Order: sequence, then C-alpha cells, then structure tokens
Amino acid sequence: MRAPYGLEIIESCLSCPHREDRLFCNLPPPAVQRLAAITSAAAYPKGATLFVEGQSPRGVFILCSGKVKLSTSSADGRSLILRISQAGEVLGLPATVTGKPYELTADVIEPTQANFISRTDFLLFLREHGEAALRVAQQLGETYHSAIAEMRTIGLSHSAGEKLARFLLDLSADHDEAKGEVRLTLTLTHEEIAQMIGASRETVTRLFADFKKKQLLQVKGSTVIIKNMAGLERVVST
Amino acid sequence: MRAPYGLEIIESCLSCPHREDRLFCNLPPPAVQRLAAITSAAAYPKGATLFVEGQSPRGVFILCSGKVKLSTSSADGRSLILRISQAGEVLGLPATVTGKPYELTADVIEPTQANFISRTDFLLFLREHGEAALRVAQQLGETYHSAIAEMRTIGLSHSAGEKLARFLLDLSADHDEAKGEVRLTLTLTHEEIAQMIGASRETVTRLFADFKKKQLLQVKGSTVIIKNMAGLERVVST
DNA sequence: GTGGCAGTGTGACGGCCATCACAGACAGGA
DNA sequence: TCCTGTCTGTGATGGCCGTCACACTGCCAC
Repeated sequence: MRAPYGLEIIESCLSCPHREDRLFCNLPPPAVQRLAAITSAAAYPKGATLFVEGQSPRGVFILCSGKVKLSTSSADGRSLILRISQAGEVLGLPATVTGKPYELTADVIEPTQANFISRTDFLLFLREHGEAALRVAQQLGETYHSAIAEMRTIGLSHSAGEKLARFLLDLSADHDEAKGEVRLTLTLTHEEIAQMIGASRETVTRLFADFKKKQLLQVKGSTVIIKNMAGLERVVST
Repeated sequence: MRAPYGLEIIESCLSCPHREDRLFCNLPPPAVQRLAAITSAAAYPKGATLFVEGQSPRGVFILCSGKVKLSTSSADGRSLILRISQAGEVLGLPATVTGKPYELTADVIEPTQANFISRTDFLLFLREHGEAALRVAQQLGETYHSAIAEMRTIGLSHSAGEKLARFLLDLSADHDEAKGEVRLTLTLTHEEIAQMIGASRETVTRLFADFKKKQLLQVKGSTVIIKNMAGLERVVST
C-alpha cells in the first residue's frame, strides 16, 4: 500500500513504538505473530472518519500515530466530545466485543495511521488467547474509568468555570510540571473545548480571558501555560 | 451464616435464579464449580455500603436480590447517581480487573443479597478460564455503553425538562407497554432523580407537576404511568 | 493584493433554573 | 396522641450563561 497522505506506513506491529507498553504487550510470541497476521495497516487524512455512532461494529482500530476525536451527538446536531485519542490507544473495543453498535463517532483530527482488526478475527483471537481477553478486559475497565471521570466534570459541577478548570487540570495531569508551571499544547479550538465540557463557545472564550486576567494561565498560540495550579484547583472546588 | 435482615440466604450460585441469563451463564461445569468455591454470600440491609469511591478494590459483588445505588460525589458534597443496579448485575468489575480504586460508591437502597469474590481469587479464575475473561470483557463493554448513554442525557441536553423526559424514556425501555401506557414503579425520591439527571430537587418536583398538567403522565404513590410516550419524545427533541 | 473562511473577542439581552424559605403531607415511633 | 424526620409542593429572587449580533484577526488560495 502506498502512503497517500504523506505518512510513512509502518509495516508491522512488531516495529510499532508503542508495542511494548500497550494493550498487547508481552503476549507470548506466537500470539503476537497471530495478531500481526490478522492486522492490516492504513493511513487516514485529517477529516476522515473511522466509524460512526450507530454503525454495527466492523472491528477495532489501534492507533499508531495521529489524533482521533471521539464524540457522540444528538438528533438536533448538538455534539459532545468525550475524548481525544492518541497513539497507542485502541478504538472501537466496547462495540466490537459486545456486538452492539458503535456508541461513538471517531473523526481523525490529525493525520493518523492505524491498524485494523476485523471483528470476527479479533473475537477468534481472543477466544484462542485467554490472556489477551483479560488484557482487553483491563483496557475496557480503564476506558470506563476515564468515562466516569468525564462524567464527573460534566455532571457534578455547574458553573462553566469549574468545568473548564477541571478540564485543564485533567489535561495537565499527563504533562510534566516545571517550577510550578505546566505547558500544554492543545490543538483544540474553543468550540471543541466547549463541546467537551458542555458549554458554549463564547463562554469558553470569556473564561479563558477571565483566567488570564486572574493570572491563572497564559496563552501563546496553541500552547497554554498554567501558571497557578492551586488557583485552578480553587476554582474547581467553589 | 444467619440471615440478619429478614432475608433468606441462597446457599449457592447454582440455585440463583439469574444464573442462566447472566455473566457466567453457560460456562463449562468445572468452571462453575470453581466459581462456586471462591464465592461467598452475604446479606446487606438498606443503608449498607458495598464499597466506596477511592477504596482500592477488594473484589466483585454479584447481586442476587435487592437494589444498589451507584454514585460518585465531589469534595463539596454534591453527588451524581449513575445507575441503580438490580439482581443479576455485577458490581466493582472495572476496578477489580484494572486494580485501580473503585470509581463509584455502592449504597444499598433495598435489602440486598450479594455474592462476593475476592480480587485475587477472581483474577486467578479469569486467568484459568479464558472464556470467562471474554465474558467479563463483554460485560464491561455493556457497562461502558450504558455510561455513554447516561452521559448523553446529562451532557447533550440542557433544559432540565429534556433530561427528565429522557430519563423516564430510558427507564420505560425496560418495561412493557400496554395500550399506549407504560407503568413504572420507581422507588426513587425526587432528590435522587435530581441527582441522576443533574438538576435540583425542586426542579424535578416542578417538572413532574408540569408533565402531569400536560397529560404526559400520571403519578400514583411510587408508580408512574406514562400516558403519552410520543409527547415525552417531543420534549426530548426540542 | 483580495476574497473567503475559520477562529476569536466582546457587548446586550433574556430565560432557565439553583437557591432560599416555608408550608403541607405522610409515616413511624414513643 | 404528638413528635420528628423525610418527602413533596410552591413562591420569590437573582445570577449564570446560552443565544444573537457583529467586529477583528490570521491564514490560505488564487
């Protein structure tokens, strides 16, 4: 296969940089080989869609690079973004194992390479390798965990300020802290942030201005520097 | 063990009425026997707590009878109810398989009998019986599914009326319809409903009055009769 | 350049609903 | 029987924030 979108296609899972620390790491070699046999790689451009909410599950996608937006939307066009997935994550797992329709829509927001495994192959594989099934269960448990976390930010806090602060703190949890500051590069527009926390675009804009004025953070282009973590924490618990 | 709260203790999983159609149904007999060996039954009165958000996971609880409220709460005492679990469901699964702390609190709201399996026993069992691990993965997938559904009602609809209508419709999905009506017996207080949909107690009261006035439903004690499903649907998509 | 488009900043307005406050309803216990 | 606590019903008030409207920026294509 050629690499249509300027992406280098990694030919095998074996050379994937995330192989070691992810879902199927450390499986016995025969299992890994079997896995490689049923896996097919593909590249997707920005704007592509891996699957759509309501579709019956075709299989799972393992992200090797890029970013994918997971969202759900209502009949009237409102949409809620649940998560931005990064390299190493597995998408479509719940739907694939249960057989129920995909509950989310996966849109590519940065050029992405992903490995695909069809549902039938995947289920067969799990049945043959109990160890992998357990690994999948753990993965699902963690996904659930983060879904609950998201619910807490959306459901428990009313003021939009609270939600935004919580959102930023959740993000910064993944990043390193240097002398009281945390640097985030967030490729999301205000609109998208609004959809993640259940607020309107204008409110997000205003809140950012507000936080800047209160010296809680700085914004430079697409990087956000959190100057005062404690201050944000205080916003959350008000 | 005696039955302290007027509950008859069912001695074995084998006689549990939910055995057939639930998580570990149709496992090969040796697996079921092994499962029975590591399972211990107990009864819990109303008000008891099976586990608390943040605790490290002790194991899973399989409900044989009764009702359990699953909720999460913030530092300032606000709480969000995610689900009311009924007989046949398994609680604590995500935390137990991942090893992360319980993400929810489980409070008994109707006298409950549950079977308990300790984490170490459970993990060992899953490792020995790959088939069961797959079953667990499916169960987790469905739990995730319903979490997403909950998020949609909380996150995507703003008006409280919308959320309440959606909540009632979700409930009625489980119940049978007879000549355009659906009968729900809901043991929840307005306060609890409010915590499920992210609204205040008073708003729920007012909305019920409103829905009654609009002939959408009737309330008799703790049973709600939905008279006009289509009307409720219309409230949802406004 | 210029046009177009996506994203951002900001004001004005108004409605929904959280909050407070209190009253009635109902059950259970002493 | 009264008392006490939990649940429900309802009014008054005020603030948050969603919505509409428009200006301004930066960027890309042509």
